[in-house]
Amino acid sequence: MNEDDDLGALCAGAGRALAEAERPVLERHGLTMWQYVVLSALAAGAAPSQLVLAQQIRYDKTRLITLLDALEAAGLVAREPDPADRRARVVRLTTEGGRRHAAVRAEIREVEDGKLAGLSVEARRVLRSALAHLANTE
Amino acid sequence: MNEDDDLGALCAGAGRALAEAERPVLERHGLTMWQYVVLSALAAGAAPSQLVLAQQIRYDKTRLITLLDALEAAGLVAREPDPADRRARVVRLTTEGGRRHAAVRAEIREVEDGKLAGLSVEARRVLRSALAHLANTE
DNA sequence: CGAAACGATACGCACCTGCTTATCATTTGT
DNA sequence: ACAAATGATAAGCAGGTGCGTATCGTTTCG
Repeated sequence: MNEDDDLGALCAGAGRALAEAERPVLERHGLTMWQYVVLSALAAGAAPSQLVLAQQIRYDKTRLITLLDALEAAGLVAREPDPADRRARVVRLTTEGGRRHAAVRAEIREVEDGKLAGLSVEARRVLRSALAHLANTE
Repeated sequence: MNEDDDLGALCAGAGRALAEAERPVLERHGLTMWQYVVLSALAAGAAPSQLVLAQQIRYDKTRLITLLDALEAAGLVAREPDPADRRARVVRLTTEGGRRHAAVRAEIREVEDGKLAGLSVEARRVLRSALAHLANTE
């Protein structure tokens, strides 16, 4: 992977390398990548509806249902009807879900830090900032 | 996409945003993302065999065949038996393939530069360097 | 009130993916 | 020289993805 490749190729390469390195962590905790994505999204705050959650994480709304079924069966998330709109189901982390997410996230951070070894603190800051900028430039 | 998300999520977000922005360019030139990836790989030098090419771009070797079929039919790449090992086929860009790749790459660079607007020259350099570092940390 | 919109859910489709198996020509190692 | 390994190719399979359709309960609005 060369430094003067297309930016898209570089992002894909870095993302793939990270995903590969993180897969063992997820497997050890019995989570798929998408399940972890859901937990991460909910850790930032409960989702007002499954539809909103699907849009947040860019996952197909009809497939999200079975994904949530599994997480609910595992006791990591809870679906509760929104009292203000009983069509919608509010999705939130259970206590156990919060614990599990925090544990996995901590290990993932360790893996990331390992991959970032060799980069200055300033370079890491710029990297995160630039990636967030790219991701938000719609 | 928040700056303190997981690095993997940030890479995925940035990559997705770039891919979305670049898709119109590829469509206008009648190329798929994978076809462009092949042209890019070959622009750096002919592939000694299809197997090596598949590994370089991390694409399934059995699917690469139909991908190359299309590119060959479009006159963008050429497959020639390796004189040193007649089992292998050397894959290289045709003149037209080189032209097409250069044209598409130029447009993609423009799109990327647009997305990078707001980032200093130094930040862009650090970004590329850090992504390449991540992608190569196996 | 009654029609239209909306959220959750189920189901099926078309496509893409990595993987496996099998065949054939060619090369390599003993 | 002959068996094993290798590269290209074809074909098929299981899993994943986005998308469209249909149903059902609930909400909104004229």
